[in-house]
Amino acid sequence: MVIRVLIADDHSIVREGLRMFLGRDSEVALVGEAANGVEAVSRARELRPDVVLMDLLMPEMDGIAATAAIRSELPETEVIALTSVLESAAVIGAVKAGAIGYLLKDTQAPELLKAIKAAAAGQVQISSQASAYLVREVRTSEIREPLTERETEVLHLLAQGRSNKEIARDLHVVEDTVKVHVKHILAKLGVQSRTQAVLCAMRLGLVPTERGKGLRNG
Amino acid sequence: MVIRVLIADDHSIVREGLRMFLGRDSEVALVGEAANGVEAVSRARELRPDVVLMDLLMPEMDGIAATAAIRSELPETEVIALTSVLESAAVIGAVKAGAIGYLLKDTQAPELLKAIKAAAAGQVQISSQASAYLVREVRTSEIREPLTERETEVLHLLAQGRSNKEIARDLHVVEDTVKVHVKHILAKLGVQSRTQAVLCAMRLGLVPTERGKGLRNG
DNA sequence: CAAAACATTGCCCATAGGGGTAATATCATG
DNA sequence: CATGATATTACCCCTATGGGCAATGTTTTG
Repeated sequence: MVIRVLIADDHSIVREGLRMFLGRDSEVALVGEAANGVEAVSRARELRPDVVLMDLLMPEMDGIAATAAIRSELPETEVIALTSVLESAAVIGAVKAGAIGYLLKDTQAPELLKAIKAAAAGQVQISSQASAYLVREVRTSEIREPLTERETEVLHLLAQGRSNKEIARDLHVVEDTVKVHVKHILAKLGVQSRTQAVLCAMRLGLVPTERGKGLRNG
Repeated sequence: MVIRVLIADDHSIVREGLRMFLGRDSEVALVGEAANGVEAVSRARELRPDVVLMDLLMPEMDGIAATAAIRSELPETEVIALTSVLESAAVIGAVKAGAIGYLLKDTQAPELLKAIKAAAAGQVQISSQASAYLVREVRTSEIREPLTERETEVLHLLAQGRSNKEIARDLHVVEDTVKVHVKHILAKLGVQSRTQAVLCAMRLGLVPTERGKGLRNG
């Protein structure tokens, strides 16, 4: 039985490369392509592929959201995250969204085909580098106390370079309150300053990296 | 006369895709491939291609450095930056390094081939989105005073969440000196706090984003 | 050589930031 | 209902941070 594969990647060059890679193996058949997350979900719905090769960075809807949507709707369809960045937040996010595999785009054809076959059989096939992040995540998830809703809100504002006073104004509370939240955030993240908190948060993917959004007056 | 093209990209999938794209046109011939910057430079030296399609994010030596090296050594060889990220710092860096083109990886085959032919003829072919960054750069380059070497050094440490005291220790100077540097950095970047400076610097690409390197005790 | 830019140090001062402690109201959950 | 988590406010205290001003030696540049 051939394994039916759907490709979701916004780069036509990558899709072309994958097409060639997949063409080398008779057990695998490319049944469709998508150029963004929304398209990936609707294509998956129509085609019901066995495996989706999902890029994570895509317009409209990112690959993690698309993965979550597909996995919840089509539990038979397995998703392999195929991305160029090896990033903690991306790995954790993809796995939490239901991806069974996480491969980098520098993967060679044989290894990719092996991963597709493994995924079709429901077997986890994850790059060793990516699994290192999983180990770290699991190891630190107990240590790292989760932030409360309010603290998360404050952290987002911290990550925009706001001062305590400004945050207080934004949240319609007194500055002292903000200072308490910041204090708790620092403690939970295990850092000593708001700058470190922001860096840590970005590293852990706790805040959107928001390139281009800008500061108050950058 | 066929245009001799060298591909430099660390992703085999991308190389495969480009190989297909280039194969569609008889005026273009793929003469070599490289998987990192160092390899790109040495291959360019041997093969003396007309055009190099250069990925920017590569191990060993990044595409910008490779572009600069190739352009200084082989002025006949034109470089087209071909990357998946549309980022101000990347565009500016590539252009400053001597790239004649900047294309995104979601470029379609016809457009890519057109760009290669233009580059071989010494004509600038840059994506309109990328040129927007150039416009902004030129417009703001007069406003934004460049950081001195020392200030850049301090900024790097700021971006690691270091305090003034720690930076002073690292640089073997007195804390007061660091404070002056920080002061100047804030003024030049037009921000009010070190946290904003870090965010601004990351946004402008003034500091390596260094995901995964970690803080003192993240 | 002279001028400009730069790195460095020093000092004063006001504010922002962060640690500790504690009390109160609310809300969810056992 | 009672307990615990959360949000909020309010202190105190100390350090970190950042702005302004000035001076000196060094390097770069015109």
